[in-house]
Amino acid sequence: MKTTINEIARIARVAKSTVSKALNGHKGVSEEKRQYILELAKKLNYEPSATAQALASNRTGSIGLLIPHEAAYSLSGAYWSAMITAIAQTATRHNYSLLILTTPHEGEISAPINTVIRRRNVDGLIIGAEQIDAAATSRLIEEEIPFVFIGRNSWIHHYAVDVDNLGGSERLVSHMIEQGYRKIGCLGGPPQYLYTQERVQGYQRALQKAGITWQAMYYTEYKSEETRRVLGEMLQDHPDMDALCVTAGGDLLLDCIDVLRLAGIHLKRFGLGAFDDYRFFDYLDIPVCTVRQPIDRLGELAASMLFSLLHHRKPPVMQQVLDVELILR
Amino acid sequence: MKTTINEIARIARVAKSTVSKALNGHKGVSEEKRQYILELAKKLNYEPSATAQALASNRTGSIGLLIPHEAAYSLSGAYWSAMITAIAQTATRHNYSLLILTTPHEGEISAPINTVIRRRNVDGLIIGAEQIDAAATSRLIEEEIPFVFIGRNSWIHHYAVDVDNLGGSERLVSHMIEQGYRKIGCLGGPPQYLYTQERVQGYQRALQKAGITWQAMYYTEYKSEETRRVLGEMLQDHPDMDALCVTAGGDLLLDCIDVLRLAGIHLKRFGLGAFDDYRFFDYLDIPVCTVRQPIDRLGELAASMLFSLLHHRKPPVMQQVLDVELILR
DNA sequence: CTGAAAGCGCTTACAG
DNA sequence: CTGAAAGCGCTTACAG
Repeated sequence: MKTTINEIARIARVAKSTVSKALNGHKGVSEEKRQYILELAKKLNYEPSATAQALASNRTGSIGLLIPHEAAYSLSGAYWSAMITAIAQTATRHNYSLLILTTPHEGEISAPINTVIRRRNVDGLIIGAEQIDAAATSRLIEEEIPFVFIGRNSWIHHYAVDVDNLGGSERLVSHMIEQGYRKIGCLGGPPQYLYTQERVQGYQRALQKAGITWQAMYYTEYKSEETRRVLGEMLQDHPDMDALCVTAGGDLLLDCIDVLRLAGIHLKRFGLGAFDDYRFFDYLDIPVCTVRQPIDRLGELAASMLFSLLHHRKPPVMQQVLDVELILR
Repeated sequence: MKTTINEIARIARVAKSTVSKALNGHKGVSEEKRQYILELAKKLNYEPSATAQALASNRTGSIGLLIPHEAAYSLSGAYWSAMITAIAQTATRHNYSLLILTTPHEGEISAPINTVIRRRNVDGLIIGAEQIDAAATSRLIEEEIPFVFIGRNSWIHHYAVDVDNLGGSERLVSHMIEQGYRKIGCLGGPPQYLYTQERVQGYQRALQKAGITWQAMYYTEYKSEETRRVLGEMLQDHPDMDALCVTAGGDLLLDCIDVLRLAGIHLKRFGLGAFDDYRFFDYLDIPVCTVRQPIDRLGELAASMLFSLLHHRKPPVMQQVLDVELILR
């Protein structure tokens, strides 16, 4: 039924080890035999068994992507979907498969990591830098399972792809200043995330360069209730605020719009800037200026970097930082 | 380093076949030995090698999900992301992994199907009913690779999970009629898709029940340009249309809004209904009434159904149809 | 260059 | 119930 290496060896009257070498481009086979074997393999429509190769060579031929719980939500879903597609396509080009790993509950990173370590069902991992903790990171390193971060960490310098958070944020806020806003507040995501810190820095740098001293900095962990409470306080403390820069997009921004509307703020005259771009911002009656990340490129690069590691080639750089695009509205 | 079945056999002073039987709950082992072996396995932190099991038992322990090219786009991305999460979590619960398969180019279904057939890297597949053609379907059946559809087909009766498209659409349009609209047009997706046909039927049935004879039915293949052209014609042919029902959501609806706005239509008084719900509709200055699909349940059920097939159990029903929810705005 | 052999870690008849 | 053996389809030293 299915063509195996044995079948080819039998027909070609050579040892299966010879077939294996020929097929894998290893040396130790005469060019003549190699050609013959390759043709035969093609004629017989031979495809190696992924499973057998995996067992014999101790590599699975697949990589894993750990996706966070929130990927199931509408807006961050768009991000993850693009990421998954980009990574899957890159993997296919490299003859690898992409395995999706999820956490059973929010933030429970250890379950999927343990499974991967014990079952050895992937050769390497791609992980969001914010998703993982130091303990899980150490275990992966100990077990010698290669991995690449999407985004960076403040507590470990590791292979990663990231975007220019600081620059993007600075350009965003500078643009808002150009538009005439002078009292721009900033609502940051979780302060322990490196990207939050960088985006906040960008905000501050833009203000500084423009010589603006007015500043208002608040943080939220992305929980809807907390966001509403914090932004409410922010508006009370700074009733003169005329614009808001949010260090993330999606649902966080929608929550903010709710609060601003409830507070009776005239949003057409209020400046709004955010990270991550969504087409539907074009349809709001509020102009939202955003920073767009090149999600496809991020995924592609993360995968390529991981494949370099899997082939024991050092990636050209340890941390690749991509430019972002300012979307004016 | 890694505990194997041989290790356990050695320590327990039994044959590895006995260990295998004990671990897998097969009969032919005394209860005493089974208990001892199970404890030993736990103590040694034993986890079977996914690869070795796969090779020996001729099953891979993973299922594949074929995602379409458009999953990379923002709005349908939200749908696929939720779907992936639901399926991945169900797979994990069943001790399976989820592999993501993508098409290299739009609509090229055969490449991933061929790979799966030849490499045997999944035990079964979940596929969107619209993604696949008759040829690919036959090949999967010939090769005895079990698969389950998300949505249904008009050309093959197969295991599938779906939503009540007709009922949802009928309720949507009935609600629009209750709101006072009398000249409701319908813009359908690709007419060859079963769900388009069903949703169009629902539209027609609602009109009929209300005794409304005014009707306008147009179709688009979801390409942005085509949608704009078709809706433009629709408005020209029926300048008295006071509402529009769109048989899909996401980008298609946004394209429609563009056209309606350009045509100078006062959208607060124009009725708009669509399939698939997105939180951001709450933020439009246009009330969009939608039909929400239970994406999580769909994914979960599709996976469960596939696992039934993999274990040679007949799923309770061949085609499971879920209710939808009307979101009023 | 070439091939016989061992081995990857399991499962599964089969004989005792 | 128990275990020795063959086998899944490859890869990889090793000897010739």
